[in-house]
Amino acid sequence: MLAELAFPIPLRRTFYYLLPDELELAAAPGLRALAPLGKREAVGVILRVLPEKDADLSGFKELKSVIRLLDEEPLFPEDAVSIASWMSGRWGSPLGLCLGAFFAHSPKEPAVPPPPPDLRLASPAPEMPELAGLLSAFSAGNCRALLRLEPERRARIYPAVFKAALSAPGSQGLLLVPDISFVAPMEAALDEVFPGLVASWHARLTPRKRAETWAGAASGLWKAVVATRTGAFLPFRDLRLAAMDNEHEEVYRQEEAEPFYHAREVLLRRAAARGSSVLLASPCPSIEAWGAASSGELRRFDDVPPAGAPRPSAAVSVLDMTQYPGEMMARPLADSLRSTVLAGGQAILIAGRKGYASRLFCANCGWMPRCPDCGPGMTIAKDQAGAASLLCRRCGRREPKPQSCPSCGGKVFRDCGTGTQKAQEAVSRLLPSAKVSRFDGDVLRGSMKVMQGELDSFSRGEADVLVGTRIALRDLGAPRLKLIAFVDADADLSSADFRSSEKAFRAFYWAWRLLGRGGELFIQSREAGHYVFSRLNEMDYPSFADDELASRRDFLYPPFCHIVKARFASFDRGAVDAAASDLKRALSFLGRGGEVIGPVTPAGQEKRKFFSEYYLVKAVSEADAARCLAAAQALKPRPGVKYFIDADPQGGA
DNA sequence: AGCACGCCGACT
DNA sequence: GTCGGCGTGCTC
Repeated sequence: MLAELAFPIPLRRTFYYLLPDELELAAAPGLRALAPLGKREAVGVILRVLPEKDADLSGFKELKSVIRLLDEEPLFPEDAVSIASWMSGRWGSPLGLCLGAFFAHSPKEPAVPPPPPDLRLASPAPEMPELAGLLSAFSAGNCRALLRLEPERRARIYPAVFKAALSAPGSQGLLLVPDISFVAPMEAALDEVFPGLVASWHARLTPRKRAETWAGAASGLWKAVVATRTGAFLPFRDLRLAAMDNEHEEVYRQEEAEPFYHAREVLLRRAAARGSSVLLASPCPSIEAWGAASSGELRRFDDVPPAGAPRPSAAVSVLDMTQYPGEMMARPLADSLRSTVLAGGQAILIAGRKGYASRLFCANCGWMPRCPDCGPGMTIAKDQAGAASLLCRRCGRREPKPQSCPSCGGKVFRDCGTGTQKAQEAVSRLLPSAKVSRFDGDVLRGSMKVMQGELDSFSRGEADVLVGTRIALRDLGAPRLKLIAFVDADADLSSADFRSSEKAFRAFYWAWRLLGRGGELFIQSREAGHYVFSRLNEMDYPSFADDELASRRDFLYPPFCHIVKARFASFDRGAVDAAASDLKRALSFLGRGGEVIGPVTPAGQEKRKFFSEYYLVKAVSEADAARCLAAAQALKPRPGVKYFIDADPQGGA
């Protein structure tokens, strides 16, 4: 008999080995095996065991033998091999690396101790009358839910859900959190209901602690583990609840190094393979999760804070900037900002990101060009000859800059787009004596300390106004915060990212919460009619998410399609064109099952000598997307052309 | 990823 | 004349 092995190395191939007689019975898919590989020995995972006649052994110099097995039984009852092959097809990393994510932290020796008896089930479940429905759904088992949950309620809700879902002896739960700083507090919260039976997992664990968490998960010792992203690959003897906090967070996506994956999808896949319960939670869930709830794959729950709890109540104003031509700050904002600061309050101004292409508008009537194909606003870009033209960052459509306004015939255009520097100057003109801090990645780049210092100084109350980009809101305190303004909301909304509306709404929502009770939130836009703004008065995320989901359906974006991006770059224009036609030929099977957008020339790459263009493939099914990805990866390389093939490209472009 | 082979520069 | 740089190629 032979064993087919995959090794954790960046190789898109597997290897056949002879199974010695004494290992034949013990060998099975999912077990690790030590085998000679080149001039060394390496540990791989058995993909299958097969008779010699089923393998194509032509062209081998030598068939080597498996040395020994490292496991007696698979560490992953969910079947790591099938999940890893799905990952490999879904995000395009080699199967061996995908399996490596599961086994990377496994100890070198076989020992998986038997589980101790689960005797320490004590501690009463917290009383949560307001969540009786949610908790009884989880008590019943196999509940897959999406929960709208505010951050300050997490430490109360998660323990209750874990307690409800994990009543069976030996059952285990996993809570993924987006950031290492959330691990300890959530671990402490879960420890209340499972004293001594909760472990943590993150990149900064000491080797000893790491081994303990890993082994305790595998043995069934831990009732719950709180983990960052890589925890999605922890071995559990019996995972019954897979939970993800702040599921909308982008850090759950691994894109820096192979294997590429999204922890949310891996978690859902694992849970499905095992029939485990799932809890995705966020105050503003991803539209992907929202879509799953709306199609019935997930049950939706809303956490209702108990009566009497303080609720945010800042006043929200969307300011139509076409009414204030040429102004950086609309009158109502300027007035409020002045009176806020003079009264001793603090304010934050969020400017559009510096360095991003700006938008064009008619100085007379405020008309702005929109992409006729797919809707979003078009930005100004220089073409290869250096002339300004209009570019849709979503689909790549290019149009000449209009000579006159199609709406009013006006011939004077201005461009807008407010960087932090411009905003800071405006504040200083308005309030010459105010102390203004700036948090701006562009200006202060290279000095994280300086940036953090500016932010801390504002948080301590030493500055009156903070001018920054959206990231400035992330973890910010402000003792006397009374006003937040998005000076240039359009900058975010016109980006190539199909998630820009979702992210913008979330930022507005976060700002509104940050203001707490009272306070004012201003949002300046030249497209005040955009649907993102229509739900802001009540901060009605569900209605916004419904609208956004409908728009994703109309324009065929996730969750209604999967995107594969193929980018070609070369000094030789002809070679890029040839690669592109290779791609189109390879994708001809797609037919009506999807669409191909492109070629798109990335902005700012109009340098004469080097050509780069990309194509976006939208496939309606996951299987089609996997075929597209495989086809794109299998393109015969053209000399001198660099290929960048990407599943689910960040930002969709 | 390892690990080897292989062909050109500065050292004992 | 050797030590050693990392480019290229292979791993059942």
